[in-house]
Amino acid sequence: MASAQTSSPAHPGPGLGLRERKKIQTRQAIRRAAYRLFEKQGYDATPVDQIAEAADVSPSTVFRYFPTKEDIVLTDEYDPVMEAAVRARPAEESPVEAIRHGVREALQHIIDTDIVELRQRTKLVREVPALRGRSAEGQAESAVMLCGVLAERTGRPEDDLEVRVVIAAVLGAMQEAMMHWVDRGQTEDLAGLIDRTLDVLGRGLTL
Amino acid sequence: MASAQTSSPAHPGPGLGLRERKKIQTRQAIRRAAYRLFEKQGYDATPVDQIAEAADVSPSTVFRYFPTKEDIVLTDEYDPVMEAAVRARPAEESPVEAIRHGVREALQHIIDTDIVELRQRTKLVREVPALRGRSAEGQAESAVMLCGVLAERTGRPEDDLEVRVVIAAVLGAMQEAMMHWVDRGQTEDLAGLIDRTLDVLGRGLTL
DNA sequence: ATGTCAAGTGACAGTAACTCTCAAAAGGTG
DNA sequence: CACCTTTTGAGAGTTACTGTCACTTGACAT
Repeated sequence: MASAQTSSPAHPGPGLGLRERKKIQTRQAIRRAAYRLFEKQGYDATPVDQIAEAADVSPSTVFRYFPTKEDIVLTDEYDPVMEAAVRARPAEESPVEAIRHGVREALQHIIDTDIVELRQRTKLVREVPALRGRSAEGQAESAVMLCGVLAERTGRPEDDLEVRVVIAAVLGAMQEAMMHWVDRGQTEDLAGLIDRTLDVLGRGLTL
Repeated sequence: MASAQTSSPAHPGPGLGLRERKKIQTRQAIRRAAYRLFEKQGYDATPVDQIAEAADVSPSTVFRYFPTKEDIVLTDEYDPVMEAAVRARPAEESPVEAIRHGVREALQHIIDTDIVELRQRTKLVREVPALRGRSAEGQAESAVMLCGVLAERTGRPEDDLEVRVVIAAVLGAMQEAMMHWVDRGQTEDLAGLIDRTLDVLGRGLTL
């Protein structure tokens, strides 16, 4: 029971005020409680009220942090990471390769830092229809972002049909790799699977 | 006002009993009422109760015909058409080409018979997030079906990663073509757009 | 025709995911 | 310590659904 946060009110340790720290704590508490309950009794069988109780906050607060129950599972910050990684690729690289490498790097980063959550989340997405649908929505947002990047690199317009198809194919392939991964108990090498799927695209869908 | 359905109770005209005919009528009535209201005041702003009232049935009945509000828009019978079309392709044809042609034929058939509904539906799917998500779900079902067909043709297992990627890419490309189509006011040639997207895939995502 | 059975319908009650509003509590600041 | 802003919880309301049950209405045999 040693005091973690002591009296000194002058400067909050990590540059964040108490308020901000509490927000992060609450967010985590809700998430953790939710994941634990989902694990134990399933997503659909877990009402938000119960999550609130387990996280020791009011239901209103849960909805303040996560606009929908689905968001408790799906909210992430991967897009900026991916965008940065793709933009950081050398300009000489072909656009498709840039995306390929950028996306792979971003995923590798996630694997290295967040593998536990990635596993739980991917499993839930695979199993719960409502989450699958919502996840596709999120993917569409990533697609818009990547279309922007690819459009810049190629000088094509953002809403160019071909650009969109390239992005949709790449993201779809990655998604398939992830689903395959959970189907096999998340034992295989995810990055390797992703390479296999992207190879199929590079070969023009040859089998 | 010549009597359409007269007394003869022996054999119902089109092979369907009165019961079946009424069911179809009710289904159509609900759908039409819904589309009309969605058009006028938007999807989210239209409660199911109002649709029920407009279609002159009880809310319970609406849910009996369509398990969710989204299904009123999204329920279709395209999958069997697509499956049949793909299976009908000659065995010598490369699997990817078979899917390409089958899917295109199916779509052409839909365009020829149902273009009005296709337009309304696609527009709604584009605009309403809830429908986008649910539609992606439906696409996943089509994907499972097509994976089965492609697996048969290639002798690969149904859950083969490469097979899944091929299907995901093709369906994703078609989806992009459709979205592009509505974005441009549904004036361009849809089949032509689809060809362009599938060409991108065949070229290995070359731009 | 008519009685019987099965299918379809509507009224009603209940659950759960949100949404909105407002007052109390807690953090930040001079 | 007093003041102001942000965050929280309580409560009421909406809407998409689910389940039950009694009632109606086609179907079909007699």
